[in-house]
Parts: sequence; C-alpha cells; structure tokens
Amino acid sequence: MQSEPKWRRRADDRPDEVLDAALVLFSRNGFAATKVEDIARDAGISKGAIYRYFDSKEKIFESLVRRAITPLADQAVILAQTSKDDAETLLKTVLTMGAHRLSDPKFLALPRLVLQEAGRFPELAEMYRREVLDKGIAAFELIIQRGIDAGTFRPVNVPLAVRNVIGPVLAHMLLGQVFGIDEDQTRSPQAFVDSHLDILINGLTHPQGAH
Amino acid sequence: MQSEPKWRRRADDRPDEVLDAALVLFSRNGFAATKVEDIARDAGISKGAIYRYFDSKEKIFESLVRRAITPLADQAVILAQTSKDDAETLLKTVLTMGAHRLSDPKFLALPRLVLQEAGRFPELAEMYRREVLDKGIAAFELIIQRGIDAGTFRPVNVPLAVRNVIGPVLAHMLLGQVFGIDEDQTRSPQAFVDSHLDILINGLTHPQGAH
Amino acid sequence: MQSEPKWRRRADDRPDEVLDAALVLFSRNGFAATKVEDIARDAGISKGAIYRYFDSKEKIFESLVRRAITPLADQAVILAQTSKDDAETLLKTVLTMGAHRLSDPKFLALPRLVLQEAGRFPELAEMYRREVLDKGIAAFELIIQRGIDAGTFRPVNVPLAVRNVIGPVLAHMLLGQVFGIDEDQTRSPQAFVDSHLDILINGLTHPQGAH
Amino acid sequence: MQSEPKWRRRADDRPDEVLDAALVLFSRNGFAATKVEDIARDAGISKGAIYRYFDSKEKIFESLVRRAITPLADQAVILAQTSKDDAETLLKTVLTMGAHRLSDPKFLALPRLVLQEAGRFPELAEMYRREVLDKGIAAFELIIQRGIDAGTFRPVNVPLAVRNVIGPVLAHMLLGQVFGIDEDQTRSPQAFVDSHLDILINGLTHPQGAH
DNA sequence: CATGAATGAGCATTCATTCAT
DNA sequence: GATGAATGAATGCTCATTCAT
Repeated sequence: MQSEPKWRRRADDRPDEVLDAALVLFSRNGFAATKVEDIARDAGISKGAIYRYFDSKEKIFESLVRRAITPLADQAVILAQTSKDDAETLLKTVLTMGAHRLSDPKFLALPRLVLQEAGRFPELAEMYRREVLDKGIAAFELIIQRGIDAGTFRPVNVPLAVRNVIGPVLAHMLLGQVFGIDEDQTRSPQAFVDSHLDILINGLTHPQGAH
Repeated sequence: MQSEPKWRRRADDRPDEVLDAALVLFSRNGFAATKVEDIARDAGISKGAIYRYFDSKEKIFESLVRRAITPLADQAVILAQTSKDDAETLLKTVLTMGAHRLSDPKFLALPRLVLQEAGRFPELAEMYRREVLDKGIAAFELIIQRGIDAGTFRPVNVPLAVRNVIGPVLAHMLLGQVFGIDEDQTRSPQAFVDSHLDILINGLTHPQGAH
Repeated sequence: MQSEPKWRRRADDRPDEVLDAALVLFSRNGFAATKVEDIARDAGISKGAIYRYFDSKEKIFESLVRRAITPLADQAVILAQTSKDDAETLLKTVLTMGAHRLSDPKFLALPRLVLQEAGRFPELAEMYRREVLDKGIAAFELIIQRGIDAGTFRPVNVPLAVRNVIGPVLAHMLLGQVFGIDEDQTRSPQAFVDSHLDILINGLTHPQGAH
Repeated sequence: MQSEPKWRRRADDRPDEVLDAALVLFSRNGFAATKVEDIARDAGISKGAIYRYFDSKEKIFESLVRRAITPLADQAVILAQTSKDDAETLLKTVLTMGAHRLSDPKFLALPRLVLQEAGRFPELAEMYRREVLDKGIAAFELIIQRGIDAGTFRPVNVPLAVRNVIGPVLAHMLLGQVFGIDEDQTRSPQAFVDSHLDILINGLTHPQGAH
C-alpha cells in the first residue's frame, strides 16, 4: 500500500508556475484582493513555499511585469526584419500579429493588470511604459513615417496618428474581454483587423475622386 | 405617539461628498486598498457617519457606479436631438464633446474604476456595460449607419467601425492619463480630435482619384 | 434584563495598563516569546486596540523603557537634598532605599528586562545606560569621593569601588528573585543592607589596630 | 538480519559545534529570536542535520546548560585542594581565577543566557542553580566560615557576606560586557580584583586603631 | 445624531520541523 | 547519512464594522 508523497521537489519550474497563477488572480481580482494563499493553491504549493521564491507579494507583482517585458524586445527585431515591406503591408502584418496575440486572454492579462495597478505601483507602470509602450509606439511611428516618406500616406501628425492605429485594437479587446461585448468576434480577430485596416487606410468616406 | 418615518433617505441620493471622495481614492488606489477611514476624512465626516449613509464599503462602490449611470442616459437624448446634422458633423460634435469631457480626469475616473474592478464586481461591470457602453455604442452605430444610408460613408461593418471611432479616444486618454505619455496633448484635446477625425474620415492614404 | 456592554471607553489609562501587562510578560517570557494578544488579554482589551496606542510591539518595549527612565531623574534630586549628611550616612540612606525598591518585583522587572533584551535592542540598552546607570553610578562615585575628601574613606579607586557598593545589591536581588535563593531574605532586605554596609564600610577582617 | 543498535548516540555528547554556535546566537539574540537555520549555518552543517543530533530547538538549549554544568563540578574540587591556604589567600585565588574566566565573553555567555531565559525554562534555571550556583555559593561560604573560625574574619552573617564577595564581580562584568561601561577595564581584570579584595577585606574606612 | 474607541476576522509573513531526494 | 525544499501552525498587524459615549 504505497502512500502518496506529500510533496515533490520541483525547484526549477516553481517560480513560473507561481507567476502564472498570480497573473490570473491579480488580473481577475486585483493585487490587494488576491491572497498569497490562493496563489499558492493555484500554483500547487503551500503558502510558505511561495516565500522561497519571492520575498513578498509585491515582488511577485514586480517579477510578473519583468517577465513580461523581457521577451518583448523581440518585437523590435521582428519589425526590423520585415522592414523591407511597404508601410501598408507592415501595418497589416503588425496589427494582425498584435490582435491575434491580444485575443489570447493570457497575453492581454498583463497589460490589463498594469493598467489596473498603475496607481499603486507607479514605478512598475513607469517601467512598463518605458520598456513596452514607448518601444511599441516608436515602432508604429516609424512605420507611419515611412509611409509618409514613401508618399503612400498623407502627411498626418505621426504621434497622434498612432492613436488611430492602436486605439481600435485596444477598444476591441477591452469591449470583448472585459465587458463581454461581441465576445465571439474577439476570439477570431481577423474580421476586425480587416475592418480596422480598411477604415484606417481608406477612411470612412468615399474617396473624393471616386465620384 | 411616534409615527414611523414613511421613508428612509436612500443612500444613493445622500452625501455626494462621500462619493466624490471615494471616487478619487478608489480610482487612485483601487477598491481594496482604500480605507473607509480615508474616505471619511476626505469627505469631511467621521468614520462612523459613513455607515449612516452606506451599509458597507461595497455599497459605496455600487452607489458610485449608479450615480454615474443616470446622467449618461442623456447622451442618447442629446444625440437624438441633434440628429438633424449629417453623420460627419454629428461625429465631430460628439467626439469633440467626448474628448473634452474625458480630458477631465474627474470624468475619466469612473470608467477607469469600473475597468479596474470589473473582476471583483461583475454585476456592476455588467450594469455599466448595459447602461453606458451599450447605449454609447448604439449611438455611434446609429450615426455611422446614418452616414452609410446617406451615401456619405462606405458600407463598412458598423459594429466593428465603432472601434475605430472610440478606440483612438480611449488610447489617447489612457496613454496620457495613466502613463503620462504626451500628457500636455491630453489636456487640450482639440489637436487630437482634429487629427483623429481627419484620419477616420479620410483614411491614412491619398484618395485613389487624387493621382 | 440589562446586558453587559461589550466594552467600555477608557482611553486615558489604557496605555499604562498595556505597559504594565507588557512588562510582566516581557520580563517573564522575553520580548520575542510574548504575544501581542497576550498583552492585550492581560491589559483587558482586544488585540486590535493595542495598536491604537502603540505602533508596534517594539514600540511597546521602547515606551516601557522610556516610562521607567523619566521618574528616575528624581534620584539625583534626592541625593542633592540629602547631601548635607556625611558619606557613610548617605550611602546607608541610598542603599536602603534602593534595596527596598528593588525588592519589589515590579521595580526589578524593568532592569531585568533591559538586561535580557540588551542584545536585541542596543539603542534602548544604550539609552537605559545613559539615563539610568550612568547617573546612578555618578551619584555613587560622588558619595564615595566625598567620603575620601572628608578623610572618612580611604583613597580607593572610585569607579571600581562603585562595584563594591552596587554589586552586592545586584547579587542579592538576582539570587533571590531569579533563582529563588534565600527568597524570604529578599523580601525584607533590611538584614541584607545592614550586613552589606557593615562589610563594605569595615571590611571582612578585624581592624589592624584592634589587636 | 539487521540487529538493533545497542545504543543511540546521545545528543548531549555529539556535536559541540552546534552547541557552540547555539550559545553564541542564543546569548546574543535570545532563544526565541534565534533561528535553527542560523545555528546550522554557524555550525557548518545543514538545517536538517541539526535534527539528527537534537530533537528540537528546546533540546539544544537544554544540552547547552547540561554541558556547562558538568565541568563546573571541578571548581569545588580545586577549592578543596587549595584549602591549605588561609581564607584571605583562598579568596584572592578564587576571585582572580573567576574574574579572569568571566572576563572571557565565552565564559560569561552561558550564565547570562540562563539568566535571560530563566522565565521560559524554569526547570533549567532550577537545575543551573542547584548544580552551579548552590555549589559556588557553598564554596564561598566555606571559605568565609573558615576565615571566621580562624579569627581572621569578623563574625559576619556568612550567607549574606557571600553577596559582597561575588556581587562586585557580577556588577563589573555586567556593566562592562552588557552596557559597555569601562569596557577596557573589563578585559584586564587585575586592577578590579585588587581593588575589590582590598575593599572587601579592609573596608572603605580607615581602621579605628589607625588614629 | 456624530464620533472614534474597540472589536475581531482576516491576511502577509516567519520558522520549527519533516521528508523526498 | 546529509541536504534543503516544502509544510503549516503561529503571530504581528490591518481595517471594516459596531456601539458606548
């Protein structure tokens, strides 16, 4: 009659499992309303074990943000690689990729969390802005500028135009994932991306010359 | 002979000062991290007095959301009233108004708060969606549809096009007020609204016929 | 059927009651092994109420030491007043007073506690040394020096002689109150003081000239 | 066929390194504030290994006291051996030896520790008193009694006179090692012992016959 | 009615002890 | 045997809520 061992040593993947559990709970309930014990339970370990890997609940949050930032350096690389394409194609590529990613709740969770807790963790919000938003915005500005330089795009105010590029994606995800509006659309974002790009590129109105 | 009071003052229509203080603190620190005592202090009354008007901290939050909903029903009315204008003008009017309002942090605070605490108060988020978002979205859909019917707008997918209308405003406010990006722009939103409308109406590219 | 009130407002004397309870528990069990909840129970209030009066357990300890220090400024005054007497009489007066005081476990408790926790609270030990020990030692040095100057005492090393004055008292109290040796003697210290003074003044041996 | 081990290694005579480390930490920080993990680190073994030698943290403390008691039985023996000397010489020998020992912080540590934790471990304090203090006191009483019998010492109250013998040593060590008063004196105790013996033997005052 | 002292359930964190490796 | 990851009871402290004043 073999009794189950009470626990198993798994030092290496523990921290990531803790962060995964924490991300879900933090973004569902907020930082303050999430109990360390719940994170532990969801991560499959005991309350005390959490503190082998993280000094405090705040450090868990911090690690969460740091973990999310690191791989995003890739974004810039991808952009650089695809830079041979014209601006319109680039925009399509990047937005499609972005929308698909964000349609995965796991990917959207962290930005939402940072947004939620920005007031309580200003340094982390600042770090996120610096490492993620600024870089992302710069990339979009580059694309738009390139389109203008190539004569494809009109000479719009580039920083403000960025809002027209990312804003609709943001709105789509927020409406879908937070408020459950047109939730089915959110899960397969192709139709949205197509619509967004069409309006963004061509505008709502008929071209003047088409009359 | 003491007669029973016929009605009790409803919490909702009592001390707006409490709700004002709560809104500031909740949206800065989150619901859980805000102490009733702090709300009381900021509202200029004692901790105990809070409980004369609100049964619990949660009820304060609830009242906050309810208070915000009522006046917003007006939006739809205003829109209906101004419906003599053509779609493009309407859009301009509404977006200008909306952007100016949202550039006041006090107006943005509640939507942000609802967003923050949506996970913890699903019924309130649901109510907010129903009473505010759905109505707002419906209004925008109406405008866009009217533009299409009038032949001014191309026959876009109306619900998805709404994202292109409100998304940039959302992005502009979020970047400015949460992350401090181009904060000065956020405070005088006219340039942004002009840029947004231009791109939204005309698209990023030169009209085909302009060649 | 009058039900007992759950609690009673007594803001003013609470802090002292907490300190009294804490002193007993700290000196019996040590600082670390004493639970705030136990202090609260012994003080007749709830755990949470402690924190209305003291910011932390450490602050309770600190207040305890401070409270003990303040009234000891009297010592110096008393000494100054009685300074008309000759050294031997002064010594008798002071030692009798001191021994009687220290024979009350309540008075001995704090010095014992400071001694116990000196390692963990070096600043407090330092403060106690500065405010209590240094002053006490200085007073005894003054008395001895006066005796020497008057020709009554032999020209001994004054700082070292202080050990002979206070050491026996210390030993007597420690043996009695901590280890329970000759406990009955400890409670009525007159016999000890007489013996101590006799040996201190006259020495163990017969005077040389008495042969 | 596994034979039962005839005996288990008794915790007491096992790893002195653990006890050495524990003594340092216990007497610096107190029993409760000392972590088993720290003892292990200072002893150069792992946390788990501690429990091979000691059943619990309390047992470590107990072993510490027991270890200190055994060799001290010698004291009495040494005294018996040197008993040919007269009382004054004996006193000088013993006090010099004692003061030199106690001036080593390692020797003073255990008595201080027992003093500190007497409240929490009454049986151990009692044991220490019985095995160490009572024997030491008895030895001093014997010496004093011998001096009286020989006519060298005056017929003082012997048990109380013991306080005059050991108290100054106690005070000297406490002031020096706990409160850092005249710390340099503490490290080379000869001057103190000379002073102490002089005052103890001859008293503070001039002999009557010297007039 | 208003106040704020008092309550006590609740939560983050620690650490003696156990036990898989 | 030795190690140190894992456990979970214990404890300091907080704060929503109550209620004597």
